[in-house]
Amino acid sequence: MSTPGRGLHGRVLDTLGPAITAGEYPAGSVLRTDELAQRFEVSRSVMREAVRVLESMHLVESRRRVGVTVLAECEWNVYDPQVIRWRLAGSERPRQLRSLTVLRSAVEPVAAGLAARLATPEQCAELTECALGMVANSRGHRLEEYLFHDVAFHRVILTASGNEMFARLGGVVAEVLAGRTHHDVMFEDPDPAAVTLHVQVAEAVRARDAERAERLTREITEGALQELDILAP
Amino acid sequence: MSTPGRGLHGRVLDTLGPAITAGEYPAGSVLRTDELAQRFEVSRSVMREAVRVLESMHLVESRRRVGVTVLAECEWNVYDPQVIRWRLAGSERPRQLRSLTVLRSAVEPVAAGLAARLATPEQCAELTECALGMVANSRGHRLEEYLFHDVAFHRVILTASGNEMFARLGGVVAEVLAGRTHHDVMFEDPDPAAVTLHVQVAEAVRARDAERAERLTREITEGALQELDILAP
DNA sequence: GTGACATATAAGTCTGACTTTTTGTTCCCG
DNA sequence: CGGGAACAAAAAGTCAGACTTATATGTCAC
Repeated sequence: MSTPGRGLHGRVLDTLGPAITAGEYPAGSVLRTDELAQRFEVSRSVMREAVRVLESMHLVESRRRVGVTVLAECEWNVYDPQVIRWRLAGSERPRQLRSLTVLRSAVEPVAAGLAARLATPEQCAELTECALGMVANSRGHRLEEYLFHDVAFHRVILTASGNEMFARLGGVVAEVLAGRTHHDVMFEDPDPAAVTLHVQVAEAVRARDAERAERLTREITEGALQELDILAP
Repeated sequence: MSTPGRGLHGRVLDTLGPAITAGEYPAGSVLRTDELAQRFEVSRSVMREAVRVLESMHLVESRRRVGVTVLAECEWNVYDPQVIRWRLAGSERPRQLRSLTVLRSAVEPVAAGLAARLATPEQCAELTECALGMVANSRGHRLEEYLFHDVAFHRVILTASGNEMFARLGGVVAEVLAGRTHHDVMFEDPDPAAVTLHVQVAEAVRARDAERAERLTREITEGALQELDILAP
């Protein structure tokens, strides 16, 4: 997905990033740039660029006379989309999915409330369109089409909130929803109750009813929490 | 703060990062690596490392035969602590502060609710200690001491939530609170009502009353929103 | 044991040559 | 006159080698 192979250093990252985020090198492990360069058969300059990127993600720290030290998980930039993707692809997937779903449960209701106040007429229209698309594909194992509209729906909500930080979570939510459809148990058609809630959120936003939009969205995200067996009120 | 001068490429970033995030180069502007290297009086290798880091933050995109293109604001990794710091230091400060405060208003109440369920006895103790520290320094222009305990309080809440993504926002909240104390209008002693709320949150967490902890924290964050004239319910 | 000093090590830096990709131009032919 | 293929130039990408610098660690005298 996104950007496969944007240069040699990117290839290195595609291997090293997932390895580190998967915990293959325990915190405190020390790597040497030269050794890594040999292992990946690239020049030191390329390897250094890769290390610099990992460093900017706070996955590693490079110190003179010591080497490249792998940092503890609590230091990582867990909001970096690249890091999120690496973790979603590895063995940490379930935990990452839980973290993200909890984050969603905090952010999306507030975003929906703001969207109800700030959404443009175009965004309102887009929203109802998405909701209708979800309804139309909610039966007959049209999972891909359903997912497409579901992702679009949440993206519009987050964008319409007018908050750049919320908007930036659109990609994350997309990956969570896609993950649920593709990897996890989702053989059956989506829950009709969830579909209805989306339609109602679209209505509430169009009606500028912030409180209602927030409450309904909270119901949606609480459903997502329950799917993952995360304790709810 | 944090890491001043971790190598030559870091110095370059200290100048180039703020410049880009401040909007000095409009989206679509094209820079050339060699020219930049000359301008900053560093070698191309160092400049390339800096560009790679900016690229990993999605601030720029490097393409052959074209150069280093500055990306649109909506592409930026606005959750990267470095990017946040750069923006808080520049002319985008007010907007960044608003975004972050809205994010806080979404995250912290949910985090407090989770903390009420999951906090360890040690964390509960720490929390009450912080709240008491806030009370003790809430009068007599002891702003720095008050800030210290305030930051610690919110950090404990976010950490005790058990969610790594929430925990990671501790630093961000710290910068927001520090910014409010140092830059903005905060000559008077803190609002007594806010102090009381913190004490009550600590009590609620200790009493494992998730709903109450969430509600009280929501009151705190709504106060923060009002301070910035962000429309509230 | 403590402090100063020496040493080895690995990252950091610079330079210059070469490769590769991409874009824009030119030129030929339909 | 238009479209497509060949060409040329530009900028990033890659590599190899030499050199610098910081620093952890070990050594020795006191």
